[in-house]
Amino acid sequence: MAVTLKDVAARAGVSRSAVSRTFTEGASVSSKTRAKVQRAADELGYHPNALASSLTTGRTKLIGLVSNNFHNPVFLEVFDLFTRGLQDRGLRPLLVNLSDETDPAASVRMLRQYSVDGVIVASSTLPPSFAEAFKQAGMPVVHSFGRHSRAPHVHVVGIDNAACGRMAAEELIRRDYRRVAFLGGPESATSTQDRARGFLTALQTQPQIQVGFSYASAYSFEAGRAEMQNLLRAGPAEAYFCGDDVLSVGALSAVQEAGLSVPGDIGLIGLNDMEMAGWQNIDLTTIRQPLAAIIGASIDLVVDTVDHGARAPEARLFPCEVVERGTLRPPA
Amino acid sequence: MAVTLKDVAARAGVSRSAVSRTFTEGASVSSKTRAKVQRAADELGYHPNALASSLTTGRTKLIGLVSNNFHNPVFLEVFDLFTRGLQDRGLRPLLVNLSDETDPAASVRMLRQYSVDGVIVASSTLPPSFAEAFKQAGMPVVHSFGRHSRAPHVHVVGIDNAACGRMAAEELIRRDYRRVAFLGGPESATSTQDRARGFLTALQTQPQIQVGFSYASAYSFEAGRAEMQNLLRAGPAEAYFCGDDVLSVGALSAVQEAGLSVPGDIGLIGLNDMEMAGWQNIDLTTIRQPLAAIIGASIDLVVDTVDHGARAPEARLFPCEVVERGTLRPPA
DNA sequence: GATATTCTTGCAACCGGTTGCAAAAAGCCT
DNA sequence: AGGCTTTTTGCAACCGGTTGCAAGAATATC
Repeated sequence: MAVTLKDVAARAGVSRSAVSRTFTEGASVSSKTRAKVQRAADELGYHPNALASSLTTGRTKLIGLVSNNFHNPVFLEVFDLFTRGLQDRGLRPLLVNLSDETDPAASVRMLRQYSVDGVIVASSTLPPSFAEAFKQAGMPVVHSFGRHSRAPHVHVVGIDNAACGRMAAEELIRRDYRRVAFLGGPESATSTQDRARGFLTALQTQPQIQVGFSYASAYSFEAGRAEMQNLLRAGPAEAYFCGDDVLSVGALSAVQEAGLSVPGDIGLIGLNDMEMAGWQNIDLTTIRQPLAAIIGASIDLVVDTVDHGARAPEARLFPCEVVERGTLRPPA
Repeated sequence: MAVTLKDVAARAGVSRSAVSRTFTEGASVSSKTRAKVQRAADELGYHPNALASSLTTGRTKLIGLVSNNFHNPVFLEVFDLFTRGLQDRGLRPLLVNLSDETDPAASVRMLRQYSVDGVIVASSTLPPSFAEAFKQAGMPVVHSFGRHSRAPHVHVVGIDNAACGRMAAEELIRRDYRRVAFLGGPESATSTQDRARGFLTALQTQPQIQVGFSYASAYSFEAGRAEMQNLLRAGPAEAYFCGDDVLSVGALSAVQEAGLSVPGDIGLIGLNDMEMAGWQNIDLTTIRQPLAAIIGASIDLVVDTVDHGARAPEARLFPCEVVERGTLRPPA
């Protein structure tokens, strides 16, 4: 069926090693035999079998890309950037959807069976134990969008969620809001916890501002909308820092539906800057995560770990910036 | 490093074949040795290497998932469904991002190197030549969301785009719109061509209705918005069938920004029913593609082709349905 | 209990490559 | 031309499994 090394060797009249060597970077072959082999290979349409060579080289160039965020639009951009970034380095993403998985064991087993060179866990909601499970199994691993901690157990790349919370708080302070609140994602998500913490502590220094917080049941439009409806019933704050852009849009929808205006009656600031936050009929003021930088660094880190072995786990955090659009009133 | 067959064999005191057989469905092993092997394997934490076995079995259980639609939110749902569907059958998606690729050769080569068992091309905008290139290279292939034709060269699963165009036309006729138009995606996309054709021919029977059409430069928010802005300047129709939901939302945004109301001044009907079409602040009337069915059938078809060899290319089309929301006026 | 039949098992070859090693070839120098 | 060094080459073993085959063990049959 497929044409193999042996076929090419026979046709070129050389040994199998010679063929192997012409397709191996930096191997010792004379230009004469290389040419002979090339010709034979071209005539037969030969391409080396990456999986077979992985057996002896120990490298598959396969990277497990693990996520459970298949409903947050920002993750489409994330997958786009990851796949391109990996492809650009000659690596292949093996996609693993962990949406309804609570136990990492199955995916660890699966990625081991396929001897991936490394694993990237791309999720802000998976607990750290998932990434750690891969590391435990001896695979180079990076947790992208994961929780930053002083002594991480695995490489983490992402943003400083607490700093983002502070940033949001400052933005609201600057605009002289007097009653503000945090509308978070699920309370169990570490990203939500950190954002809340940053937000609340930054506001502790402002006794004139009244601060509240509550949590939506998920990082989703529906959850944001439902939570905002509750808040509207109970008497809302003047401005909200929403834990995420989709959540913000849900909240926005609830506010508008209640006949209130944004930012006239209620201000909103989100986090992520997903593509549609910039759509003019959404026009969400938000905090931008530098996706490309995060993803680039994640790939760098996993590649480096693959090439040079494990080293002390490292947290690489990237600064965020406020993208001012139309859901917060201007500073006085 | 990793524990291999040999290690387990040694520990269990049996031959390598015995170990291999205990992990092969339907192989001949006595329950006694199976138990011995299981124990040894558990103690050592052994799991068979899928890639090594693929060498002799000729099956990698890897499926190439090829797409270039990384900016259309509906594709996040598509990837979710594909990855889960494949995982449920013990298959692994190897994701290939063809966003800036114009030549299939590179991806063909790459997927051959990884000896994928089959390929799913998931795209409404890639030309048929891509899917055909994979077939040419001898791989089982299915083009999902591809163009339906009477004599397809590869398996195609999707919707009948012309029928959708007719469906949209009927919906507008039923609501007694007198000046309607098609606002398509890029004219080169076959899906757009077919939708336009169905729409226009269905309206040919209605001489009292004035029909127009135009094309946005891409299936994107910005393109839809820009095109609608042009149309508004030139004097818009009463209702538009937009070639796609993102396009619709772009158009919606332009209409609202011009101070006009939807559906009061201008009606819109989209196609796809992406998740956010249902968001209350978008509330788009649209035609739903049965994603889960399409994706399920695509996987079935590629698996069947892998298992039973190629057969005559087949087109499987699924019926769409109108999802009535708030961007078309009610029938009289 | 002897023979025929079916199950298990290990051997050895193979899947498609890579690589250490030693022999052969080529290149360099005097 | 001869001797020495450097390159190039093929052999053979190996990566981690699978599988056809024949021998051995277990079970069935009479």
